[in-house]
Parts: sequence; C-alpha cells; structure tokens
Amino acid sequence: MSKIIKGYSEGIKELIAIDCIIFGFDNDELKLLVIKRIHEPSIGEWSLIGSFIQENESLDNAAKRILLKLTGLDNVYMSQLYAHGNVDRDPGARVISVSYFALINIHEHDHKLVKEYGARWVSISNLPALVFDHNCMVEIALKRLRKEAKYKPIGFELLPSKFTLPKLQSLYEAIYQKKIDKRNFRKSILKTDVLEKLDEKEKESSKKGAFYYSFNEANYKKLTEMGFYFNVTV
Amino acid sequence: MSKIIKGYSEGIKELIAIDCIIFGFDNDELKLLVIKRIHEPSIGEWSLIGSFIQENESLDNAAKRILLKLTGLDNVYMSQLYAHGNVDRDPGARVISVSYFALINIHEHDHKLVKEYGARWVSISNLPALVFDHNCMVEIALKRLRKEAKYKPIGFELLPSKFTLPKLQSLYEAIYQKKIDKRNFRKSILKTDVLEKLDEKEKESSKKGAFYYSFNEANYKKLTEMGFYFNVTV
DNA sequence: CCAAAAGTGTTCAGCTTACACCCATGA
DNA sequence: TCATGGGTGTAAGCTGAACACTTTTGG
Repeated sequence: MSKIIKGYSEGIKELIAIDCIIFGFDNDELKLLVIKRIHEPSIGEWSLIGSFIQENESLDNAAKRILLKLTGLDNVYMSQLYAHGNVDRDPGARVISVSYFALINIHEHDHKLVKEYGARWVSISNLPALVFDHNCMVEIALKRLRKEAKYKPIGFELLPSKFTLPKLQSLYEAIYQKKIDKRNFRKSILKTDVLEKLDEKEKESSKKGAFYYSFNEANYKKLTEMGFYFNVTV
Repeated sequence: MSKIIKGYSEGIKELIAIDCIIFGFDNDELKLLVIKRIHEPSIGEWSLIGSFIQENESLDNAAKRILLKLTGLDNVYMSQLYAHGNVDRDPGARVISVSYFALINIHEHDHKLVKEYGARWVSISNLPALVFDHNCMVEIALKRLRKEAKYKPIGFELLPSKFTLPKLQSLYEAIYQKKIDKRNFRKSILKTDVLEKLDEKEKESSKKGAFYYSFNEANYKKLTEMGFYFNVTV
C-alpha cells in the first residue's frame, strides 16, 4: 500500500487562472466576447478574457472581478463551468484554468471599457479560432446554456428588462440554432406565468408592433419553490 | 482602465487537491466511501479521499490515480464535479479542490486495500459529518447522480455485470430515496432495449427467482448515437 | 391596397401515471 | 398449502408537435 494522502508540505503549487465565457445577444445573434491576447505565447490571437486568481480571492470572486473590469457589470448571471487541468493546455506554463460562463445584456455593458481592452463581440455561428483550449471551453458553455435555457429562464439575462415575444423567440432560435414554431413557443412561455404583458408596443421591427413583456421574478420564484420548471420545447 | 490580464510571473500559485466522491451500492443502499483523515487539522475525522495533484499530472489522471490506489479499480465511471475555491475552505492552508465523482461496483473493489487505508462505506441516508466542505461536495454529487441517472444508464456502473430487475429497481429507489412502481419501471427500462435477459435466475432473494439481465453496451451506443436517451421516470 | 410581421387554436399521437392480480417455489 | 417476492397489461389524462389564417398598420 502506497500513500495517497499527503501533507500540505508535499503538495505542489500551480498557477490558477479563471477564463470567462461571456455571452450576449444582439442583432438576432448569440455573441461571445473575446479579446486579443497581450502576452506570449500566442500574443495577438483571439482568446477568452481571463486572469490569474489573487491571494485571498475565491474562484467566484475572481470571475466576478474579471467581468466587472471588462464590462462594468456587476450582479450578472454567472456560473462555474469546468476545471481544465491538462498538463500542456497552456504552452507558456502549467496553468489550471477554471472556466465560468456569464450571460449579460449586451446593451447595458460598458462599451468604452470593452473597446479599451481590445475586446470584440463575435457571433457564435462564426467563431474564430481561440488560443489554447478556449474553443473547447466555449463548446462546454454552449452545451450548458442549451441545457439550462430549457428549464430555467436564463435566456432573459441576455435581454433588456422589457422585450417582445418575437425577440425572445429569436434569442432561443439563436441559442439552439434552429427555427421554433411561433404558436408553440408562445404557448409554452406564457403558460408558465413568468411573463407580464406591458401596455406598450415596440414599433421598430414591424408596422403592427409587438407588445413588450417583462420577466416576473416573483412568479418565477414561486414556480421554482413549488418544484415546477420552465419548459420550453425547441 | 486597470489591468485584467497579467503575465505568468504575476500569477500566484496555490495547492490543488482532488477529492473523490465514490459511490457504491450494497444491501439495497447507496453508499459513499469515506476515510479517517490522517493529517492535521481535523485529524481522525471523516473525509472524502483526496490528494494533491502531482507535477505532470492532469486533474483527470490525479482522480484516476486516487481511485486506483484506494480501490484497485481502473476503467471506472468517473466525472469531474466542481472546483471548490473559497479562500478558507481548508483551515490548514489555501487549497483549491476539484471534486470528482465515481460509481463503482462495490463487490468488485479491493476490500483489503480499502481496509488498509482505514476507509469505510457509509450509507447516504445516514451520512456522518465530513471535514471542510466535503458534505457540500457530496450534495453536489448526489444532485448530479440523480440528474444523470434519468438519462444515462449510469446506474449500471454500480451493479455487477449481471443483475436482476428487482435489484436495478432497488438501486434507483436508493438513488432517489423513493418507491417506484414496478410495472412502470420495467416498462421504461425494457423498452430501451439496452438490457438483455439471460437464461439464468437469481434464487437468493426469492423462491420463485428473478431472471438475470445484462447491460448491452452496443445497443446503448446505437441509441445515444441516434440521439435517443434512456428515460426512467421516477 | 399591399407588404410585413404579430397574433391566435385545434387536433393527433405518444407518453406518463395509476392501479391489481396471478405465478412459481421453498419451507 | 401458504407466504414471499416475481412477473404482467390497460385505461385516462396530459404533453409535445404539427399546422394556416387573420390582424394591424406604415408606406
């Protein structure tokens, strides 16, 4: 029998990075925020936004710090994805990277900041090659987004606080890269009672105009507490 | 604008541990393998089995190494759960811990080894307090197990290669801590065609005897490739 | 008045759920 | 022969999927 459990002094220490997969929705397309890498190796190539963790900083807080610095946004839907620990995943050094994915309202973020960092929104239907294993991270994030969007109303995180049903449907179509039946979609969304119809119409995208809706957080909480879920069929 | 992205030299290094949540099924109960901690702090308390990663070892390989050392088992269903990174989660030192969960056939593992390590199988319906945030890790693992067992046949990993339907049902009942209707369970399992009825009966647990079945991996692969899923209703 | 997008119901198939009795056998 | 667990089918309700026309209004 050889030893498995070792004392602290026998453990090795490694660099720990956080990489953020930041999704937004604009122009009927699901988009990802990427930056130009500013360090060797692979300097100048497209990359997720990331950073090493700091002392006395939890993984979650590091992810929040990065998002805030880049977008000016706080209180954003964010969740941990995966710890990527292959030995050679970063050719510059051994780095364990924990990926996080975030959904933001693309129109609310600080465009000036994003520009200063040389960041850019790219459509997920046409992603560039990213450094290291970052494309793989995005794949995992998309899988997760597609799974969660069916049961939780996380889609709403990507929209402004009031939005039309055609817009919401186009978001779901962007997430699943697939046409959805209008009548079935409206039915499944509306029967959950988490949307509130407003008395106002959006008139830019059609002559008739589409009613605005807003997300009713209280009703959603009630639903989930009762063990029910959102269930959009796509 | 302050810097987000830092060069390698500016990153800090921390200890990285792997903790394994090892489930087994015995005596109609879902069980968890725990050990007595042999290092300060919390020496002597119950803990998940864990270890620091080694140089040139991926996270996945570290998890495999730990499982092999403790159980003698290789080629086991195992998957990463979560990276736990709160600053004070381990009072002995700052440690980032990545949890993995594994499903093993409890009757196949090396009982001698487990004994030598002072490990013990405890029922999940009666878990002891574990050190640090280990109970929380187990909670996450249970949630994941319950989710996955509905769609993938991971339940079979916990059983010997041949098993009876009553046994399989009792496993699902242990996972969900809930009685399941016999007829509906058999229907939903059998209609997927991933089980093969053998010509042999198990006669220990009843006078009539229950037919053995085995898991047909080829049929399962075909099903999943066609985009179908297992779908046990519990 | 017409083009363009919004809005609206119904039907059918398949799935989920609930439910009760006979069978085989060892003691 | 009886107690014990194994094995079987059906009906009702619900859910998901497919599908086409009317409404509104700006130009």
